[in-house]
Order: sequence, then structure tokens, then C-alpha cells
Amino acid sequence: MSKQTATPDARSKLLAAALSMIRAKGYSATTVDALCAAAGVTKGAFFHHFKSKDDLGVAAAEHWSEMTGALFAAAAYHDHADPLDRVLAYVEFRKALLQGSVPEFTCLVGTMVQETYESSPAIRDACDRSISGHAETLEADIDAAMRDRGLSPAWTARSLALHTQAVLQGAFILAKAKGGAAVAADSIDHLTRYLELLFSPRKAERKN
Amino acid sequence: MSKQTATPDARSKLLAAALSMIRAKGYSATTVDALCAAAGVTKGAFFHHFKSKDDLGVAAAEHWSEMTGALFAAAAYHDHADPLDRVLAYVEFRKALLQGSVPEFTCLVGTMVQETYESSPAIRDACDRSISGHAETLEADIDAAMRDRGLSPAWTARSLALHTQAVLQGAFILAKAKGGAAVAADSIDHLTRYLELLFSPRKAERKN
DNA sequence: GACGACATACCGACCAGTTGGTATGTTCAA
DNA sequence: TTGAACATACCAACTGGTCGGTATGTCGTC
Repeated sequence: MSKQTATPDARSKLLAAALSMIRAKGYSATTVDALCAAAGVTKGAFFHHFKSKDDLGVAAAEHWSEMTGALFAAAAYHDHADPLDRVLAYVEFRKALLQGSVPEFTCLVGTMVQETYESSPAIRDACDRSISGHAETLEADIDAAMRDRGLSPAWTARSLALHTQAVLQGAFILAKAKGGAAVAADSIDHLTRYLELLFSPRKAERKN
Repeated sequence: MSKQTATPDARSKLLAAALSMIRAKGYSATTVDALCAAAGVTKGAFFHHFKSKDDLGVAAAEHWSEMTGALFAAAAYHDHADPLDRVLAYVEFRKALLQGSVPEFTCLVGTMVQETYESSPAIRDACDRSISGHAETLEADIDAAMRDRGLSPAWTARSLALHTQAVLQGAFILAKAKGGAAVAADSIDHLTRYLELLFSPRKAERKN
């Protein structure tokens, strides 16, 4: 039995604190001191595990990818037999995740990349890997749905997968601006409608 | 003739510097000192015109609203006779604006609200006013297009107007993550396709 | 001579990062 | 079986520099 139970180590506590604090205040406004206080560790522990604040940023993005990757891999939307149903259920699942306060349901890497895309290539790359890697998990289902229905449209499965992520990221921004999830849910509904229209059987006869 | 020509005053120079610097580095990472240096004024001038950094943030959002408001009010997409054509031309116009480097075509208030929605209600409200006010300029055209085609869908003109902004904001995040405008253009293409499908004559027969 | 528009000089708090140290293993040869 | 050598994990105190903000002065205009 591992010693993972009881008290998690300093690194895990710092990463957990980083996930919530960066989503609430942003990356720049999250100071190393505040992070250590929230995690209940000292600054020495911080710089023992991370060689710089940016290094933590990269680790936080990778940790985020692992956490969300596990969440989505275990989700029930994969169970549908029809690939289009899987895609639609994925979007529905994303909508169902809009629970709690705004910083609780918004995306770490979407927030972080906005502040770091010019100043820290390492963090930007980590955020890109997180978003693009997640989008790739949709690509196969989208592609299968296209072939299922004999579509050969002007758009690609990849671009549609990335578009779903754009809608979600934009929905988060609107939720932050308006202080609630309602506007995000509305936008996700529009995304669902788009997917239904795109794959509607009637569309097979014309190129999109 | 106003004295606006030749040397703009310190306030204008600070706002102009804020627009570009906040878009490039984010709000928190934009320091008052750096802003003053970029604008070529002293710190005394800064705190003469703005009572705090947050006060500048609010003023920057309002300045952004004025600048972009004038840009869109003067744009040619309003010239189309058909309201749906105006909406589609608006989206096309947004796509055409994806020129230059990433910080040059991305949105100030979308960037800023991510960092300030919890810490500064005044800035968040100013960003919300900017986004929502801009969305409202689309609402009348969307509403007219709906009535034109006899649509009475489950969605509202307002929610669709806000959805266009969500797609644009999300497209900017992806552009930042990937370091280029191409992915944003693809997402805007999907938005255009959604609008065309929504307002396609064949859709009149069924409730969406 | 009063007032708006700045400039200069400065402050205390806070910033990321460093230092020197302690406690607790783990490894491996005598 | 022991103990020297080394590694890991963490801590308290500190450093030099930067932060947002202030206090006070100067200059031109009405």
C-alpha cells in the first residue's frame, strides 16, 4: 500500500492550490507566497520542487491535463454506440459541468495562456498541448460520424473539434464577464444545435 | 480646431499604451511603471489622471468600447439590405480583422476580464458592458432576420448575438495557444456555417 | 494668484528567488 | 551490522529589486 493517503506531499498540495488560485485570480496575480500559504508549505519547499514560478505554471498545465483527461476518459458519454451521439453527449457533459462558482468550472489552461502566450513559451506550449490534446479525443468520433453519414464537407474533423473548444473557452469568458454560468449554457446549446444541423441527414445532399 | 493633433495629452498616451500592453501581457503583468515608460510620461501624470491602477483598467475598457464602437459603426457590413446578410457580413468583417500579430487583433476586454472578474468588480462590469453592448448592435439585425424568415425558434436573438461573441473570444484563446490566426479563422468559418444553417429556408418548417 | 497638468522624489509592502540549514531516508562497502 | 557517503524533502530567514501609491514641487495659462 502506498503512502499516498493521509498527508499529500508538498508538491501535490502546491499543484492543487495552483489549480484553484490561478483559475480565480489569474497566473500573474497568483504569487508564490500566496500559493505556499494556501498549500500550507514554505517557500523553500516550493523552490525545491519547482525551479521557478514559470516551471510551476508548466507543471500546473500538465497536472490539469492529467486530471481532466482522467475525468473525460471515465465519463459515460463514450458509451453511446453512434459516434455522433458520443459527440453530442460530450457537449451535454460539458454543459453539466457548469456547476458551482465561476472559478470552479472554468478552464485553467484557457485562463493561463492569455497571460503567458507572449512572455512564457513553455507555459503557452503546455496550454496548447492540453487544449489540442483534449480536442483530439473528439476527433475520432467526429470523423466516424462524418463517414457514417457520407459527409465530405469543406471543414475537417480537427477544425470542428477545435471549434468546440473555442466555444467552450469563449463561454467561460462570457460567464466571467456576467458572473454566472447561464450565458455559458446558452452558448453550449448553440453549439449542440450547430452539430445537429451539420450532421442532419438532409445535409448529405449538399456540400457545406 | 481642437488641440488633438501634434502631441496627445498624457491621458490619451497612457490609454493607448494600456490597450496594447494589456493585450500583450495581461492586466496584472502590466505595471504602472512600464505603462508610464511606454507612454513617455511620469508616474505623477498617471496618478493625476487615474486614481488607481484599477481606475485605469476601467477607463481602458471604456476607451476600448469607444474605439471599437466607432470602427464597427463605420464598417460597410451595415450596407446590406437583407438583415441576415448584415449579420453574415459582420462575421466576415471580424474574420478580416485577424491581421498582424496576435496581440494586435485580440480583444482587450476579453483578456482583462479573465484576470479581474473576481478581484475588481468595476473592471469586470466595464468589460461586460463592452462585450454585451457590442453584442446588442447585432441583436436588431438577428431579430429582423428571424422575423424575415418567420422563425420562432427556441433560442433568442440576444443569445445568438452573445454566442457570436463567445466564438470570437474562444477563437482568440486558441490563436494565443497556437500562436497564429489560422485556427481563429477556422472557428469563425464554423460560426458562419452555423448562421447559414440556422437561417436556411428549410429550417422554417421545424422548431429548433 | 489660482488652478490644471504635469514632474521629481520617495515610501512601505511585496515580489521571485537564494541561502544555509535540519530531518529522514537509501546505498553499499567493510 | 555498522557507518560513511549521498540523496531527498523540507524549512526559516533573508536579499535585491519592483510594486502601487503618495507628497510635494514646478510651470504655464486664464
